[in-house]
Amino acid sequence: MARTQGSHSGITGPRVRDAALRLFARHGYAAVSMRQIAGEVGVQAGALYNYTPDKQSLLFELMRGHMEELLAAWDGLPQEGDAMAILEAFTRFHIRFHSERPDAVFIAYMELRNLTPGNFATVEALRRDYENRLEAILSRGVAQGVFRVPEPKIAAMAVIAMLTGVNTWFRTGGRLSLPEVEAIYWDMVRRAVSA
Amino acid sequence: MARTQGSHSGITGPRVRDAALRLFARHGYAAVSMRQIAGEVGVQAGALYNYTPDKQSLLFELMRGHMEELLAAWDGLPQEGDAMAILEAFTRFHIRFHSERPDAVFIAYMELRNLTPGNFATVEALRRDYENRLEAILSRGVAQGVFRVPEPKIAAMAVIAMLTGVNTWFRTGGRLSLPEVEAIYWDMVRRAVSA
DNA sequence: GATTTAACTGAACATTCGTTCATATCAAAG
DNA sequence: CTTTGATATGAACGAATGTTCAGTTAAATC
Repeated sequence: MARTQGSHSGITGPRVRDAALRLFARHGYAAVSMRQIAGEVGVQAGALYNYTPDKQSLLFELMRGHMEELLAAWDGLPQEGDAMAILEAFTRFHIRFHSERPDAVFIAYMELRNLTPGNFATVEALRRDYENRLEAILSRGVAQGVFRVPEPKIAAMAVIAMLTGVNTWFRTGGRLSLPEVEAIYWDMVRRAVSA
Repeated sequence: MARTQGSHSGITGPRVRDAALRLFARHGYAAVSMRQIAGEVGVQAGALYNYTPDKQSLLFELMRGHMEELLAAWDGLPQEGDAMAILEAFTRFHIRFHSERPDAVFIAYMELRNLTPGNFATVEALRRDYENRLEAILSRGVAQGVFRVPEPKIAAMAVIAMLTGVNTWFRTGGRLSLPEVEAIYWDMVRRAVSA
């Protein structure tokens, strides 16, 4: 029995990626089998290979796609005002973007070691790109006298770590709304780097 | 052929834990086989079961041991001065303690999902204990008028995330010494929460 | 209605997995 | 020297792994 109902082209592909994303985030790449992913999609394991050449590519494409979305989303925002205004925009953007895709964020941070060396280098370069965006903002602010940080690179790492940490506890529908969380974190970021 | 040279009691056990720690950190719990661990120790896989009832216990004991060491080390420090002084001590302690055991820290953060529910609850409770230590410091500082943070619990999570992030980039022998890193981070933490 | 083709099945492949256990070896105790 | 007990081997277990592929089905095309 094959193709049990209707044409699935263009619909099974996304479903495979969705299932892989959720399962990888929940149990980890190495702990998830192709048969589990297939089971979530409602298909046999062999059918997955119509949508990915192998398991490694499935992971890599999820991570690469996430990082490229992240960069494109930030680069797509208008950057108006001084360094302070842009840093606030970055802070709020980072929290919002990451809180909307907890599974992809989780995978992008936790599964780096399960990438082949070549794939790792690609994803790592994208991550560095993103970190450099923030570092540039901080450096510009220092030059303008708006910020005072001794090491912009380190401050960038510190801010990103702090903001990404929101994902470990924030749940939509909890006590605090996302705008409230943004305000609290922006207050801390601003005070931490202000001149 | 068995016990090929001398008595190994009391020495193989730690070597098993050391190998498991390094391998779990490098490749992830699910991606490491008992045979790999045994190979690192220079022993056959079956021999590991003289030192752990199973693979899961090996992971759990590593994580529990790390968290209990962390709590004991902090609780063992003298807490003198006002909330500001204690927060500085906490900041420097956290950076130093974590930078000294990158593998254990990595595992404690990344392998939570590979614990059985019961083991997870135990480790999670220890983590919450640690977070509560910092939250108490912040709350005390707010009461004393030294700090100004709207949500001590969230501020505690933010500070811990920021400080633990040091492990992602810091390497001994790099451009910055550990005391320099401590100073940079303490400066950011202080400004982020000061009244 | 016949033909084509994308989509999927189900079985099979060689490996590897965690774990168990009968057996062998060596250090220490008597 | 003999006995004992801890320590390790090496083979074996059933189960699960990623991946391949010939064959089957049903939708789309003519």
